[in-house]
Amino acid sequence: ENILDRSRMAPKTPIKIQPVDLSKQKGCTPERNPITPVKLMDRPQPDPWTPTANLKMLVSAASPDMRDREKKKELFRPIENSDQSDTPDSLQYDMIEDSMVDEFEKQRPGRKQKSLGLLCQKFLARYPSYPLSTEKTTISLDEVASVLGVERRRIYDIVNVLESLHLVSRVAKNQYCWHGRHNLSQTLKVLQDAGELQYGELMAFLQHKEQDLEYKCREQRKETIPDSQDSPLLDFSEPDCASASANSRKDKSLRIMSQKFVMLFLVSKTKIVTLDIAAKILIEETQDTVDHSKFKTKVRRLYDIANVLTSLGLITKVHVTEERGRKPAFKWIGPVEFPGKTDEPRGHSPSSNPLSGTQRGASANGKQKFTRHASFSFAQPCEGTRRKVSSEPSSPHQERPACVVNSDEHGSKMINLATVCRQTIEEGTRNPSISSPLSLLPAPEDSDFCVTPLPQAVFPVVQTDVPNLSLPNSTGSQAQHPATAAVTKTESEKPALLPSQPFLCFPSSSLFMLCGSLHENNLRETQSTGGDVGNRSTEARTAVPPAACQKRSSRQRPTPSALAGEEEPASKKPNVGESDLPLSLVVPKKPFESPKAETKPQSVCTSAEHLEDFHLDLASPVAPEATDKESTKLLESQKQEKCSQSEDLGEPTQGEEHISKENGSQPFLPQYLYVQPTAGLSNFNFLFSANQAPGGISLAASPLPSVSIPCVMVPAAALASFPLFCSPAVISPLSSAADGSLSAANSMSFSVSGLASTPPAFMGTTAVGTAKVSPTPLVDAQQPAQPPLHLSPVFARSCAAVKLDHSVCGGHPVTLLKLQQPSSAPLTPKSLRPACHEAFFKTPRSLGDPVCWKKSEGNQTRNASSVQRRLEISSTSAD
DNA sequence: CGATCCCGCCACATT
DNA sequence: AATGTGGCGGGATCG
Repeated sequence: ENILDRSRMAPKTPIKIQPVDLSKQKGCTPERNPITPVKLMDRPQPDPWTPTANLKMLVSAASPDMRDREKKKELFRPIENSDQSDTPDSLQYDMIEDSMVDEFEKQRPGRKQKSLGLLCQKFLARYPSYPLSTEKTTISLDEVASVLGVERRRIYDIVNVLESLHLVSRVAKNQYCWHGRHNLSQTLKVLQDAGELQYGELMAFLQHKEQDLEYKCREQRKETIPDSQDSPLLDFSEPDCASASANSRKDKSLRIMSQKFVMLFLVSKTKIVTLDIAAKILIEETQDTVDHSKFKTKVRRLYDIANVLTSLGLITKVHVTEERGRKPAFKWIGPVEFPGKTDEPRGHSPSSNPLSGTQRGASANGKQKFTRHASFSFAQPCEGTRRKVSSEPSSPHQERPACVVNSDEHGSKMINLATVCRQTIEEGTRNPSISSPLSLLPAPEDSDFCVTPLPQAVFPVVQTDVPNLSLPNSTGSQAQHPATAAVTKTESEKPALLPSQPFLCFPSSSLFMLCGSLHENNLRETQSTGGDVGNRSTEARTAVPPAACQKRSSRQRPTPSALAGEEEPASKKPNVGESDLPLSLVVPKKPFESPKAETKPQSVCTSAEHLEDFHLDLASPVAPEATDKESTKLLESQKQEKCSQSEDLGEPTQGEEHISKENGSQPFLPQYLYVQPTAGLSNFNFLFSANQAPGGISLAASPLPSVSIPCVMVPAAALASFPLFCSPAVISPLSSAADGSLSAANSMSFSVSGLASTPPAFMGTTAVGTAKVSPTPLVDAQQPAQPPLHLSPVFARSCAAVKLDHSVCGGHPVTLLKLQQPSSAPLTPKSLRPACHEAFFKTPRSLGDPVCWKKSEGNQTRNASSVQRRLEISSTSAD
C-alpha cells in the first residue's frame, strides 16, 4: 500500500521528506536530473495520508531506497567504475553518489535527524524558556507530534523527562502545561537535596571505590529496603494519596529515572556520571544481579533521558577514562548551585516585596501549581494520586484547600513545603511499603500548615505508626495537621517548655523526624541549618525542603549563590572554597574515628536505600551527606553547643563524636541514622533507640555528631519535651483550622520578624520557644531562632515520635518547608535574592557549608572538602 | 564491535 | 471498548 501511495504521493511529505528532497536536489543538482534513484524515490511518494503516515512512508521509502542506492553505489561502484563505462551513468552515479551521499547523509541519516535530542530541541524551540507567569501555555501532544512530524510516543519521552524537571506538567489527557525554566532551579535544588540523601554517599563511594561500594550499598539497601524500592522517589507526586496503593506502577520509570539521573549529577562532585554507574545505581533491585538485559535496557532509557537533558543544556556527553577503560559519560553543565533557588525573597524581603506582591500573586499561582503539580516533594508514594491531582493544574488543592486558602501565599507555600515534608516524611517513615502513609501525610501536612485539625487525635494515630499515616488522606492529614498545628501552637503556647535547651537539638531533629528516615539528614540539615538557618529559609520558599536547600546552599552555593540562579556564579565558587575551610575547623574532632570510615560506607548504603524510599525526604531534609558534613560540622559544633546548653545527656559529647566522625569519615553522618533506622518507619525509633540505647550504638548515633546528637537529643528532649510539644500540639488542635491559620501566622510572624527566612518552619511555635531557649547557637540570634523553631516542631514531632512520630513529623516537616518556599517564584531575581539569603544564612554557617564545593566542574574536585568525600571519583572525571 | 538509540509492539491506564 | 500512556527491547546506525 505504501508503495502505491508513494507513487502517487506528492511531495508534501512532512518535514523529513522535504529535507530529503532538498538534499537530493542539491546533491543532484537541480538541473541534473534527477538522479534516477532519487527521483524515483521521490516519485513514489505517496499522498499524504496523515502527516505522520506520509512521513513514515517517505522515510521508510526513502531511507531504504537511499540505502539501497548507497549500497548500489558501494557495490556497484566498483563494478561500474571498473566497468565504468557507462559513462553517463557512471558520471551520474558519481555525481549522484556524491550528492547522494550528501543527501543521504543529510536526509537519510535520518537517524540523527530524528534523534530524540533534535526532536526535543524542536520541541523546546516552540516554547519560551521563561514564559510569563500569566500566560499559560498548553501543549497538545497530538498537535506537537504532528507538527514535529513524529509519533506521539516520542513526544511522551520528551515530555516525561521535562515533567520530571517540572518544565511542564500534565494537565489533562493529551494536554500538558508549559512552565518553562522558572522553577528549574528549585527543582534542581530539591533533586540535589534528595540526591544527597539517597545517593550522596553512594556516589561518593562509587566514585572512589567503584562498584564495590555499590554492591555494598545495594545489599544494604536490599536489606533495609526490601522491596519497595521503586517507589517513585522524587516524583513530585501530589499528595493525594487517594490511591496510594493503587498508583502504580508506571510512575516509575522515565520520570523517576530522569530525576534520579539528575540527582546523580547534582550529587556528584565531578558532575560527571558514567552511564554504567548510573544504570547500576538506578537498577535498584537486587543487588548485584543486575541482569545484563536489564542493565542494557536501563542504559537505553538513560540515553533517552540524556538526549533530552542535553537538549535542555543541562548535560553534555563526555568520556571518562577510568582504570578499566573509557566509558561513556555525561557531564552536568547546568546550574550547580541553583541560586535561583526558589525564591529567595523572603529572607530579605520577607514577604513582600513590592514586586512580589504582584508577582507573587502571579508567581504564587504558578508555584502553587508547581507545587501542586509537581509537588516538589518528591512524593513518592502517591504516584497515582499525584497524577490525578497533578493533572489538575491550577486547582491543586482540592483537598487541602482550606489551609491553603487561609494561608495565602504563605499558606500555599507552606503547603508545598508541607507536601514535600510530608512526602519526605513519608518516605522516611515509611518503609517501602509504607509509602502510602507518606502520601497520606502529605495531605495532612499541608493542612497542618494551614489548618490544623485536631492535633491530638491525630497524634495518637500518627504516633502509633507510620502506617497510620498511610491511612487515607483524611486520616493522615488530620492527624498530621493537628500535629503540626499542635506543634506550632504548642510552641507558641508552651514556649516555656521549649525553652529548655533541648530545643536546639530537637529542632533539627524534629526536622529529621519529619523527614522520617531522613532524620539524619534532616538533623544535619537542621543542624547545619541551624547554623544556616537563613539559608534554609531561603530554600524554604522554594518549597523544597529547607534542609536540602540549606545543604545545598551551604555547600554548593555557598554564598552568593544567589546569583546565578541557574547559572553559576563563578564568584561563588571561590567563596565556597573558603567557606569550606571553616568546615574543616570542625573537623578537628574527627580524629576519632577511624571506624567511621567503614561505617560510613555502610551508612551510606543504607542511606541510599532510604534515599530511594525517601528521595523526597531527602529533599526536605536535605540530606546532607557529605556535603553536609561540612555544614554539619559547623552545625554540629553549634549543636554541640546547643546541646550542651540545652541538654544534655551528654549529647554534646556525641555531637563531638559525630563531628569527628564526620570529619574523619566523611560526611555521611546521616547514614548512621539511616542505618539504624533502616526501616523507614522506625526511623524515629532508630533515632531514639540509637540515641538512647546506643550507647552502644554510639557508633552510629553517637559517633556521628550530627546524627547522634539529634537522636540523643531527641530522646531525652523528646521525653522531656513531650509535654511541651504535645501539649502545645494538643492545644493548638483546639484552635483547629483557625488555629492553624493563626499558628501559621504566628509562625510566620516569628519567622519573619526574627529571620525572615526561618519563619516558616518554625512556625511560630518553635520560634518562640526556641528563641528563648535556644540562644546558644552560634549563629546569630537569627539563626538560633530558626533552629529552635525547627526544633520545636521537631520536638513536637519527636515527642510525637516517641509517641506518634510520624504523624508529628509529618506535620512539622511541612511547616519547615513551607517557610522557605514561599516565595515566590522563581522570578528572575533568583540571583539577587539568593545572594541575600545566602548571605544571611551564611553568616552562620554559610561559610562552612559551602566548603566542599567548589563547584567547579568536575575536576576540581577534590578540594579540600575532600573531607567529606574523599571520593573523588570525580577525579576520574576528566577524560 | 561497542555505543547509540529509533521504532513501534503491546501492556496497562484512563476515559 | 477505545484511546492514551509509556515500558521495553529488537535491531539498525553510528563511530
